[in-house]
Amino acid sequence: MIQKVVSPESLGLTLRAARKDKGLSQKAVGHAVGMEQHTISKIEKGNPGTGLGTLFRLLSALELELVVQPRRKPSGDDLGDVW
Amino acid sequence: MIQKVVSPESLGLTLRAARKDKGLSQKAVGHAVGMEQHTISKIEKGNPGTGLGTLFRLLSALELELVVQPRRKPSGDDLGDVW
DNA sequence: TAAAAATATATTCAATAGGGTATAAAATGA
DNA sequence: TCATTTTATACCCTATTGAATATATTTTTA
Repeated sequence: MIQKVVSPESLGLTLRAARKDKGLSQKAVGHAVGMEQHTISKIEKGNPGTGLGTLFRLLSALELELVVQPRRKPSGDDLGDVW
Repeated sequence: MIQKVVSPESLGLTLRAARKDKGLSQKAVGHAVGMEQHTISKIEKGNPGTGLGTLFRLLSALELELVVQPRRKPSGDDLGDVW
């Protein structure tokens, strides 16, 4: 499961999918890294104010990593959300 | 140029490298997306409080995208910084 | 090495995060 | 359908953002 993200919204959706993949609740992942359930909720809903520190804590809980790479030209099978 | 990032610090370093690659100043990238020079500086220095909205604006200015993927086991040539 | 450009740091301010806590609303299941 | 679990909201609070602006420091280059 690899997902390109270009906005807080698409990032939120990706994180939610990853969490569900692992069968975890927001409460579970949050508490695993000392965060409140409502914080996870806001992130997944695309809150643009979410801080990087908070993001990386969540990525850690979900055993995910981030890759920064040059933006490719959108190809046919991309799902939009590109700005 | 593809970079794994696992913390605000490593993200900052990656963004700085990408900016230099393009021969742009902090002022230039910042103003390209309506951000102050000092904000770019803080991001590159690894400020954990930087918001996602701010991050994505910068990524846009640098024509970069983010990929979320499962964390691989660290291999020999990784530079640490893994938590 | 002097000037210019780039980057880091500082201050004030309005806005908002995230913790703590509570509850409403929605989804899941027995 | 009722109870349980999960997710979304809300409030208060303290801390910190990022804009605006200014200046110090560092780096580049003529």
